[in-house]
Amino acid sequence: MYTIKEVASKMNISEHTLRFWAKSGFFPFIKRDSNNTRKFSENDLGWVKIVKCLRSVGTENKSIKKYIDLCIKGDSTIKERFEIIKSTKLKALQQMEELKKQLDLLEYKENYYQNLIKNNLNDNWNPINKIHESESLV
Amino acid sequence: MYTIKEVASKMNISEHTLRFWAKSGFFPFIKRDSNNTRKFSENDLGWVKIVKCLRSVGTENKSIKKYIDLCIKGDSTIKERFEIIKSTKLKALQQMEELKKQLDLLEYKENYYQNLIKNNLNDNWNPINKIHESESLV
DNA sequence: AAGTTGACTGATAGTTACTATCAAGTTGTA
DNA sequence: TACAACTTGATAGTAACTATCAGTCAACTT
Repeated sequence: MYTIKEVASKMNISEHTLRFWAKSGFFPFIKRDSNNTRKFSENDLGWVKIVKCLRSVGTENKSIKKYIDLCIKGDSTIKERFEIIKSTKLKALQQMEELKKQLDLLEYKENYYQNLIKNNLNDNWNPINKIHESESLV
Repeated sequence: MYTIKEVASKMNISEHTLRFWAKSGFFPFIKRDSNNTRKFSENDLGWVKIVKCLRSVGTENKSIKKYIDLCIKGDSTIKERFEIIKSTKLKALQQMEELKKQLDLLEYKENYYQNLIKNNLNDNWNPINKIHESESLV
């Protein structure tokens, strides 16, 4: 059993966010001790993990709640949950592609600047006009 | 020269966001026509591209503005810009790793559900307790 | 010529998902 | 007994959009 602080550091999520998620109904099974303190079980960590996963690929909280509710509803919703996971995976793959593109651009930029530095460019030009050119990336 | 609408569809960014970014000072070189309408040049598209890139890897708008201002300031800031791009690239690589992990989890989940469906599981159990178990992922 | 359509404008309000601040309660140690 | 270190919920604030609105202007239609 873990306190919210332990879960926060274990999962690299802020305590604030965990409380916010808890209040949003994302962790319906968490028990409290006699002091009303949340005690996360190993299973609860699983829930935190899937919520973190959905969140990190951009699923909005409303949809996460829906997924959680489907889970609670039981096996009759398995197919629906399967579809959600499939489309989420697709979305994540698209994000991966997008991220790769952005990484390419950053790499291009990195080389571009490195080259400027290496060749010790002197910079006596009008910033407004010239940067405009030199920064062109299209 | 492109209207904001054309840029929006070309770059897959909403007109709203483009105006918001423009107001934030991200595109300092955009010209207006006689009707006060923004006309994006090819170069301006380059700026949109780098802003989109920085934004999509989580750079906050305040920092993007700083980068833009460094660009405007000229070559004396090249080293600083180089460092920004380098650390942004690093951040993007970390995001890539994180995304891969989340994809693994989604794949696990996908298989898990597929298996349940394939084996035509009957589901006469208490949802609260049993899902709790079956969903465990840790 | 008058009217309608469509694209643009800035201003302002609303939304999402945190994120920070606060006062208050409990427990362990000096 | 005091105080430090945790927890709690409530509330306010923030970032970055996102939507709505009223208004301008040009081009086309009737």
